[in-house]
Amino acid sequence: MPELPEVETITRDLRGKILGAKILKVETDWQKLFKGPDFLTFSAAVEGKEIEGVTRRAKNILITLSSAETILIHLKMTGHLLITEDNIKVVNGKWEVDKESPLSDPFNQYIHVIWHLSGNLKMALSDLRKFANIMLLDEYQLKEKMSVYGPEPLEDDFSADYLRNLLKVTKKEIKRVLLDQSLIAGIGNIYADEILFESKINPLRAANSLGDDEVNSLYRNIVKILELSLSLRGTSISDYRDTEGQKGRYSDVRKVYKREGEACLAGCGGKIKRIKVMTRGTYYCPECQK
DNA sequence: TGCAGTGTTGCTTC
DNA sequence: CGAAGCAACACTGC
Repeated sequence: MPELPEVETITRDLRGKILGAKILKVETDWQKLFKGPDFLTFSAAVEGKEIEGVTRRAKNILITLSSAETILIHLKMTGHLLITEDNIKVVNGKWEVDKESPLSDPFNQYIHVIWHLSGNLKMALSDLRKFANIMLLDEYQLKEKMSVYGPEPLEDDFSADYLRNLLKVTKKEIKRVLLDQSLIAGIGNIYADEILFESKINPLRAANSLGDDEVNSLYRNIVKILELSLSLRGTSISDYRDTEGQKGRYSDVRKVYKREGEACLAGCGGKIKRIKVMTRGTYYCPECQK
């Protein structure tokens, strides 16, 4: 799924494209994506409302409406949000992205929800695995739902001090800590591995075993890797695409993720190994990550 | 054919 | 009781 850099890229793009637009109509062929309220209630509540804000918290996209309610979209593993004027057609009862359109990548062809917006715009949710979640929350519910997340790693409340204090009180494997959204929001499986490689820390190390230098290095690399990926519009090793259906370029510069058996790019002579941490495929160099 | 998969949740087990 | 394990969600690609 999209992690922080991908979700942030999408959020920024959406802000430039749909802010101020009015939602005219919502259609779906998979009502189960709507996790509360149900689709009929959702569409009745949002139709006619104007989009007043688009923000991100953790891996959630938050679209605030003139009714003061907020549409929450979590893309999970394979969700895409596409913005288009007229490149989506119904073919044999299914939505299809026009073959001539820049959106026409095969991974964009799993459209299950369309928001028809003013200005002849459409926002489409394409999701191969149909794991995405769409919700509509009032201010209180939104606050509740967002209260479970730790600090945003690219905001001021995430500091080296915060990280040091966090790590010293747990002996959990460091990769588990990085993936725990209640401790730090937005890091997922790819960036956890990339951050640990850049910090030369073994993913299995107990969090409270890291020295000050290692914690400082980890802190710097969390910020550095996420910002680098953001500048390259995210990672498209698998299906990720932005709101115009285009790939991110961090995939080209990644060092370890999905590089099992390849030579370590730190030049230590080691070979990238794949293990499991928390059931997630984990890539690291046993030679230089200690 | 079989398994892994950029995520999260909720149930079960220890 | 908290932590960890694991299926579930649904489907494609290797």
